[in-house]
Amino acid sequence: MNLKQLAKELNLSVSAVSKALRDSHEISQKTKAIVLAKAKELNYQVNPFASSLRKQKSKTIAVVIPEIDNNFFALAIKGVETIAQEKGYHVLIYLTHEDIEKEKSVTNLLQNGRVDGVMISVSSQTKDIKHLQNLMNNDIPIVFFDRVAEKIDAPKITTDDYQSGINATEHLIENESKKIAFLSISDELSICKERLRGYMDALKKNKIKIDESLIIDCNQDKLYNKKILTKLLRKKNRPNGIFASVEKLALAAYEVCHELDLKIPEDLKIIGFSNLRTASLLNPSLSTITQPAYEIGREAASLLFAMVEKRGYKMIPENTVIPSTINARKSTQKI
Amino acid sequence: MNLKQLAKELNLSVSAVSKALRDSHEISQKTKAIVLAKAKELNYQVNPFASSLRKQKSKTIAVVIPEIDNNFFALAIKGVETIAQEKGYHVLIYLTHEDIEKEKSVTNLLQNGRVDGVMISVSSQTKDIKHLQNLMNNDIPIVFFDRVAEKIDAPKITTDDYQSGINATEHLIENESKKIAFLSISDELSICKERLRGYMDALKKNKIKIDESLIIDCNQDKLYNKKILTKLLRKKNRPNGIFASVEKLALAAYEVCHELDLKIPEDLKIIGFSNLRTASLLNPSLSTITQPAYEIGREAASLLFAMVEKRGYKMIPENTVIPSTINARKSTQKI
DNA sequence: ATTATTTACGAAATCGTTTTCGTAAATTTT
DNA sequence: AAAATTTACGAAAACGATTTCGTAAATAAT
Repeated sequence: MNLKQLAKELNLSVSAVSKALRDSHEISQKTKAIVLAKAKELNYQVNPFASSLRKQKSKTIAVVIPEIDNNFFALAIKGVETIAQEKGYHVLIYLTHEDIEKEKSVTNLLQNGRVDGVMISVSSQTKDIKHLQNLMNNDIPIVFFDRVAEKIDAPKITTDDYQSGINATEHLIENESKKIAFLSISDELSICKERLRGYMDALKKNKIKIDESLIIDCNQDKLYNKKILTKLLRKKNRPNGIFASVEKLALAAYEVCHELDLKIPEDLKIIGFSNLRTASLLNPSLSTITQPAYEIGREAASLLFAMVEKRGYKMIPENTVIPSTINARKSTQKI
Repeated sequence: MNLKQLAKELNLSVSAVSKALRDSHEISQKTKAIVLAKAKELNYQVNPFASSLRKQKSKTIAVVIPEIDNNFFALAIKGVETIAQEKGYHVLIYLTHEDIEKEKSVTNLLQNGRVDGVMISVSSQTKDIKHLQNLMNNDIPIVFFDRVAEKIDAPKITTDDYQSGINATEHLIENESKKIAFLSISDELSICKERLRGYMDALKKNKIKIDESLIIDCNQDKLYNKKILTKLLRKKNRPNGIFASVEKLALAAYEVCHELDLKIPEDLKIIGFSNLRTASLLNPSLSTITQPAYEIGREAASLLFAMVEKRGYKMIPENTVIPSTINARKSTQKI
């Protein structure tokens, strides 16, 4: 069922029907009513490709993320999808698996107008940003969320990574853990750099000397991370606190502690960024910095739609910061 | 940059260029090489809407799921996305939030050819299936995964819910828990019904009388579930085992036990379907039936692509079953 | 050398909408 | 009542690719 057939049924021209369906003022109320009724009766639906081709709008956005089996991104997508459904947009998902090459090939794919805009949280390998700049140059609006490319002049939705870094670190200090290791997942990642900066400034403020050997470079390889953490925690002068910059590192630390029979929080206190629903059920319950993932997704999507619909009017790229909350639990309790 | 401009640059006709790019035998090798080179130089990309409009193919599939902040679905999507990327397909995500009305409106949207096929895991409210039948009638291939609509004649990818139900129940029995409550999330849901059937058959086989009052109807409301579980576990003749048909109910049971100071596994043993990465870190570690979520996603996607690309050849809708694994941990340990 | 076939390309129709422009008829203005 | 305007619609040109069909030229077959 297409416009032509519908028009024939109605003894009207294709253009009249099209206008009637789009509620144009050129068509009389009476005719509109007839057209609408017939369209409903015959279950007419506009062909999205014909429409997009003509209008040069796809009513679709892309969400590009490094991984999805991670409650933060899952919740962010939920936020995005909610707004998209409200606004009548469709959401394409692309996973980069933390791989810069995949990220490049995905962003390249998106140059052809398939989407009206892109939301992205960059991979941990993303240093070179030409592919992102290309998208912008192609006039495709971008919004960054969580993991941003600082150098690109586009809106960014994040949490207060720096302040949260301070808070987490000071929380450990207040609970009498002063030899604190910082577990980093990448030294390119905006979030990691900010959280680390917060960690360092909190130490400085509390007159604790920064020990470079306590800043641990982890990566995407779970086994490697556990190995390096095992090594760290077997030292006799091991830290008595751990600040994990991302969830998976907090969990790796837990696993290693279980394996080495280290007691949390007696031997070691742990706090980490995390959106785990099970944080309070862990053994022991895990103190977390919880990001407002859902809200970040919603906010980023709202902003992107605003940009898409006001294309031309260059928007001032603003950075939105939604604070995280700290949830103190057993894993950081004072003895 | 479009075909017309590219053709002009090359002093060739639009049709010749189009054919060259699609590697048609009608075009000489020499010309193809020239065209390809120029296309690359000018970064030509086909317009997806024009192409889809003409070819009546979108190279896009939809994944419709009830929720995403649940490791099972997150992993399934990861599987889908991996296959999609390999095959050059795009993935649209739609969340129904367990709401049949949203499910209907989404499937209705998908009738217009926007996607070549649909993967769906139905909502827990889905009883009426007309909207799904409509999609089929519209010649849009469907694959069900995990939560299927039994009555619809389309391929289904599931795990061995019935056998897993037996296994979980017998695992509890073997560990000397014989008064077992079954926590159901919906009595419409295929997975729930199968798991319950396994539970009942396992009880029968072990000569344990089925007590209807131990089959607990939970729902999507977390507070309601906790209330009903609290009531159950406060009874003096409370069960000494719980089989949670879905992850969130296992977690609700944990929370209630913590609140009521019931010791797991001493007072109560718990096993549940779950894809939690943190199952082994819980207090106590949770025995789980773990579904092969990633594989289910991959399998469902592969099947869907096969159907999409062989449209016309009606495929015999086959049911694929990928077994779950049981992971015995502390929460079901014999005392 | 003539005919038949293949090769390599171009013209034009097509996919289904949207939108611009043109124009009778109806209405309003003077 | 004539002129000006508004209303309500239709014809046709986009949007950008794909595909069918037609045809010169080149090659092969007889």
